[in-house]
Amino acid sequence: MGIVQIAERLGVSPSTVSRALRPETAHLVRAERRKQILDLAERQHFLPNPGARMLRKGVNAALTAVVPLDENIFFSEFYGRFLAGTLHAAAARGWGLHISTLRRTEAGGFREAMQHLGLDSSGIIYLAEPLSAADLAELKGYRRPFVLTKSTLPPDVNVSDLGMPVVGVDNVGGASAVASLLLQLGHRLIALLLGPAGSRDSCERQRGYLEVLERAGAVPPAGWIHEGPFSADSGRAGIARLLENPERPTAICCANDEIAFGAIDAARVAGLRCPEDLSVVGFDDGIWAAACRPALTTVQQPLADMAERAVGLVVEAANAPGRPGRVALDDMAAPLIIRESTRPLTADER
Amino acid sequence: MGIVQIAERLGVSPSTVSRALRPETAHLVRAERRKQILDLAERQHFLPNPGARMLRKGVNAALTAVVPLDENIFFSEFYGRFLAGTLHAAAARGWGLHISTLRRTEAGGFREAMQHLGLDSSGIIYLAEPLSAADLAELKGYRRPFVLTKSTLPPDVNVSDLGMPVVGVDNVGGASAVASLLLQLGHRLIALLLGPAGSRDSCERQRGYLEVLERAGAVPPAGWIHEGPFSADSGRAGIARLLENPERPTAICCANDEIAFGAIDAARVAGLRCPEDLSVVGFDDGIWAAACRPALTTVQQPLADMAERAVGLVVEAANAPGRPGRVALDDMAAPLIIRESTRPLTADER
DNA sequence: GACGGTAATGCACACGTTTGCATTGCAACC
DNA sequence: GGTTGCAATGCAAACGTGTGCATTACCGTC
Repeated sequence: MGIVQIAERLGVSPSTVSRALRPETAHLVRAERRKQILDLAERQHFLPNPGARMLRKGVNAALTAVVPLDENIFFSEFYGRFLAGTLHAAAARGWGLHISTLRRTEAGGFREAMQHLGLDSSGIIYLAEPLSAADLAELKGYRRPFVLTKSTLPPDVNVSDLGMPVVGVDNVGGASAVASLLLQLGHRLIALLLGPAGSRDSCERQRGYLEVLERAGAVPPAGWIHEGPFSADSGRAGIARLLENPERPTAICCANDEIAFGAIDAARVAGLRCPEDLSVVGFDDGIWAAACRPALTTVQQPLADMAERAVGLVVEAANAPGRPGRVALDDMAAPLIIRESTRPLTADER
Repeated sequence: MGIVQIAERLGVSPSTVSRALRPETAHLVRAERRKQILDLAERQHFLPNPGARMLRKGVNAALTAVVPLDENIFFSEFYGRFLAGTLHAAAARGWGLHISTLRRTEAGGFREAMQHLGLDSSGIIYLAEPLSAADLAELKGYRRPFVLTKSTLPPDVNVSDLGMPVVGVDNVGGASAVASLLLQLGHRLIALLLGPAGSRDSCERQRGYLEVLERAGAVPPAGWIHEGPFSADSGRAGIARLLENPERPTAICCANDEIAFGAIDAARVAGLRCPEDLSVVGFDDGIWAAACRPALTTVQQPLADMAERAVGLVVEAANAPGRPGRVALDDMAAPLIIRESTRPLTADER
């Protein structure tokens, strides 16, 4: 039931119906007839065809966030917070948010997949599966407004060669601050529970830890550096590995909060209390970091700021289609949040 | 820059350009020409006009989820799981997902706000702020494919009068199972920590608890029924209230997991261990219910199933525009998950 | 009664894409 | 060489709404 049907039923032209239904033009229609039209429209539950209205008005203020096809993405700190930030940043600009998963076909290649992605939006923020160097090569010269998150890049890629804007967290700075804190608290026996080897976040955090520890001459022995997924179980496994060793660290840097939770839990099961026997630091400052006991000392990821920046870059690029896109790495400062899971060593413990 | 401009530049017809750009019809275009077209399209930042496409196709394979404008929605069990389920159910059908917040203007009313919502999608799943009876009246006869979640309804609204499909959880059944379990374990002194009075979920769960307890003659005294927000702090407040009483319950039904966490925490602070001194049951079975200590006995919300059903209803309605929409209340079974936070009373405790 | 002015409405086109049908060109076959 | 078949492309008509311009009807004025 569109305006034409309504017009037919009343023996008037669609123009009149259109004018009567839109508040801005309603004064052009004779009051009596207008009432007639509005009544029928209401009775027939008239709803303007969104496609037609959209075509006429020519807007599509919307951007697409590409996320991985994972059951629990909305619970991960990263996606949950980032997407919430994206939603807000977009809404603040009057833009809509589309969420899309990327299905890569073997045949088509990455570029091909991107071509058909988010066609009804004006820009793309990519936060899905990590990209290979080959993917990035294919992506070179992709002209639509496009922003990557740094976490999706391989560890060895130089961002400034990439030709597209990247938003990320200053992992090195955050991790350095963690190591500095532990040294300052008197710790020198420090273990690292890292994320997966291929993760850029984990590598950068490792670099941050090690740079500071090296300068202080407190480099962890090989058996004290554990790699694994970003999960609590990985933290438990790390603790198990550490306890095989005769000597025990007094502090542990974890590449994210979940690893830290797992480590604290496994340590407790093994009879080690946190922070009395073991200081533990996380990374991310998720919602549970402040809520759990002991509250976790960790590094805060400014994900809302990242999302805001990412949306800003997309909108900017969409509004200036000709101009070559900005090619910047925006690393957001990641402040250290000190809570209860770390403690200074006493003089005779040092 | 539309397909006509591209067609002009290459000296071909818009039809050919259209065919080359759409994967389904791309095989109709000579490979060489197709490459030419794709290249130029990309160079010129071509974006298909979604309005035109939609107008032409009738439907857009995308649906809009309306969520509240809340910072942490993605972390709440409800929204996080439901949205992830929605994303999957949509992707499985080749549909896209748009996420939108609803800004209600004082002047416009609810219907007005809905009009301008999700215009570029073919259906709407509403999971945002609870609706008043007046809102629902305004919504009556809204013709676009539309599904509500039961949680957004006022407690006293009869779903079958509503005229639109509603998906929800069988709160009464789940709560009954909780009360039955506690009775079976020998508990008769049972307190209730409910959610906010205006929440339909909380009311239905209360009804489920009380129906069973009444039948068993174990109705809690007034001082043992506490209402508050769905938060851990509310659980703590509830415990504080309970402890003012001379007599103490042996078991507590909580209207969601967070209340239960707060209750367990506050009880522990007060020297009461769970489950030794106090059995506690939650509702929702969030990710932390199994992970925390003691692992929480709780009721599982089949949110992924709900999302699947909601998407199915929207897609069905979108594909059959003429037919009057289904007006069903789909209450999904909510199974009870027994873990460590409940224990049977011994013979002499009863 | 002719003229001008205004209110109300109709007409026709535009918006950009998709698609059924027609057309062209070319090769293969009898 | 005419016919058939197929591949590639063009033509034109839709989709439903909004709006500039034209038209009609009516009223008041000289």
